[in-house]
Amino acid sequence: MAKPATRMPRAFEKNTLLNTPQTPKQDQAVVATKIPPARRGRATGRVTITDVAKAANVSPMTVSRSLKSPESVQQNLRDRITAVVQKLGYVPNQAASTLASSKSQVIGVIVPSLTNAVFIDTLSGIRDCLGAAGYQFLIGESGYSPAKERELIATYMAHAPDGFLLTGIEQQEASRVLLASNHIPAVRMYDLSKNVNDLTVGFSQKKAGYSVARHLIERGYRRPAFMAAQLDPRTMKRREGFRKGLKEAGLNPNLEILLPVPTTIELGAQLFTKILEQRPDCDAVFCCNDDLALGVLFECQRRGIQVPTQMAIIGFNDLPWAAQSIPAITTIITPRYDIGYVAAELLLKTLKGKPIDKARVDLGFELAIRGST
Amino acid sequence: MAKPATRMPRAFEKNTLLNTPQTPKQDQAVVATKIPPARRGRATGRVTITDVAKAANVSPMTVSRSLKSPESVQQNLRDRITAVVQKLGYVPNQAASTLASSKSQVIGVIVPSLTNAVFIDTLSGIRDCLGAAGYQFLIGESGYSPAKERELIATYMAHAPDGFLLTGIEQQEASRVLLASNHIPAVRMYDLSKNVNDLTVGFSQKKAGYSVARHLIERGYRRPAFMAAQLDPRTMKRREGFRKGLKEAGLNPNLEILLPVPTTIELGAQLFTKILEQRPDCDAVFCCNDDLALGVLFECQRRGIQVPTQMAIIGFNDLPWAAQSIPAITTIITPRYDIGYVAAELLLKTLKGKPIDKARVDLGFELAIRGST
DNA sequence: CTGAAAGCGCTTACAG
DNA sequence: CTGAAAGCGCTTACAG
Repeated sequence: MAKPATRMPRAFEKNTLLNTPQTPKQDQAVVATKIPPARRGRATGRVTITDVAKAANVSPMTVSRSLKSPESVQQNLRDRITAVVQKLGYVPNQAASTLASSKSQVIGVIVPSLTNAVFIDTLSGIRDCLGAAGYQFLIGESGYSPAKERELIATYMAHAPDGFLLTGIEQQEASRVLLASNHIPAVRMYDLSKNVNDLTVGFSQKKAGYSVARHLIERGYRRPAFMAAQLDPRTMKRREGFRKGLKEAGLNPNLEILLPVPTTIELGAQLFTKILEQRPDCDAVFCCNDDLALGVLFECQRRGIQVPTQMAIIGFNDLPWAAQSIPAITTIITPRYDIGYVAAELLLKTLKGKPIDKARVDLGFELAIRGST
Repeated sequence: MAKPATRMPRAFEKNTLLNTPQTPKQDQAVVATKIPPARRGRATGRVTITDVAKAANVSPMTVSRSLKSPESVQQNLRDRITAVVQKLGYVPNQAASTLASSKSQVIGVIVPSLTNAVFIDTLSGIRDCLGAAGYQFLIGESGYSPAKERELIATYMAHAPDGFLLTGIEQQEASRVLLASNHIPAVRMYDLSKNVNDLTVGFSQKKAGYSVARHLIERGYRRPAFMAAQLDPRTMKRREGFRKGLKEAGLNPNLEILLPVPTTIELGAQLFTKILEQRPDCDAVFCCNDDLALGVLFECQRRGIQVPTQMAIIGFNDLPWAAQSIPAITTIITPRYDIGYVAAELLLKTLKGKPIDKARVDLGFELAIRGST
């Protein structure tokens, strides 16, 4: 910590923000007309609800009501207030609102990774639902670590989020306590709780793994391998389902390669190489993510292995390249946008105190059969 | 708007947050020991700075100082306060802090798209720098629209962000005014302002395009095409540089296909097909993003076109598959993590009032020559 | 180095 | 339907 920041940092004054001609007239509506060169007292210089109230000749409370529940204010007053709000460019101060109401309009969202395109789609779903309702987001990356997840929850606490959206159902005890003792609701995504009253939105990871095994067996493959990096609980459940399917068919489920590092295309190629060294007669690979699968496909091309005749490849998630590669990659299509959207809906209902008809929402998955099997 | 939310929504009480045994003892440290079953007055029930002050037998101001500038508080008081903070599980109320200090510890970050992996890396850089300094982020997607960007800035205004990180240098007039009139500093990324006093961190998009042209020419290609979707200003500057390079070498720069839609692998294949229809003798394609380039590569495989002998492919950004595909794709490596990190550093300096030695930071780019040319 | 007072800009909880 | 008062939990700006 150096010197405390001054109100108008020197450097900022020196470096003009944007190189522009001054004060264009047509934009006045968006901007406070009252821009004081210096602040009065401790005020920020921003237009306040009191400024609006004075100009509209009503009390601040009426302005507040007019903004939050217009139907509770007389038409004529409302119109007058709306006009003044426009004219002065009033923007409510969220910090003051949060302090007074203890509602922050902020939702904490924690996903394992932002580099995994899967969760970006989920964020879009969340944003489309809760963003429309006026919420903002604190988005955190747990790096697949429950401890980091707990730290993020604790950090976000300072901002008093109204709710949380979390990934997976394996939170730390401390995370639960932190949320419960502050009465903050949370919806958990990408898996389904055994307790039907828990708020969870996802699909059965185990069934997804099982369906992959069934597909390979039906296609006649007999020596399939399982390849996983990023050994999060959901990946391990897929594996469980996959093994179950193989065992039921009397196949050996033990050709596996598991590595607790992020999945990448490059890693897919490397792990595939190891599998071939271990079991040259392997005839199929189930990859826990499509980037691994693409790496396997590239390695097959490099080695002249024919897909799918000599080697079958199945991925997971239907990332953009899976449907485009030559051959296209058979994969599990996961409802990742919907998971975000539906989880957000569930949280919104909870925040509004609306009844929840179904707390555990199974959105399913789909096996997309393509050229690689 | 339905009924106003009640403090403890019914649904939330019915659906227990997480299915757990109750009150584990080892987690007490993280949680307020004082969890009132009902709130007293308007209070939230959270531990406040006054609670800490009483328990430590000092004034609230001393607690505040002990937390924000420990060196200004006597060692023994500080220790006492730290212990109480721990014991009570005190978490400062950010809303109160923001209201009193008009510093929110929040930064607005606006990128064109989150589905483009490019900007995810930039966010990582921003987080690694400003996150360490205790800032949180409001992250917005402008969809490459300056109007949407302005709306986001306006929306974020309610949260009184301390600064903004924006993408590109083509903001709307209204955006500039909004920031300037509220004295909010902004650093702009991915391009360089002509004004050396503007805070910009990026590289010369035009030079990058030019260097691609030079490379193709040196390799002996004579009928190169330019393929772009997502026609943002930076893409158009690359095009400008590319055309300049071709013209200097006496080549025809007019084999172009431009489409104002998001780039995808699939689109790359489609646009390439159109290029071939238009000019079957085309011998190279410069794609404005690596996903287009991968689509072109797949289409070449489909058609039996040899890369690079019959067709050269150059992409942009060095996305994960570019180095892995068969053949690997020649591309421009852009410093996207660094752009975020350095822009964040610059903003941090500005916020702290530290002197800025260089307001315009050119981080350059690198041409990675691979098998596809 | 420490503290008492006032204030940030809203909304709650009452009154009318 | 509208408003005056009080308070949310911090930090600023003074004093000592």
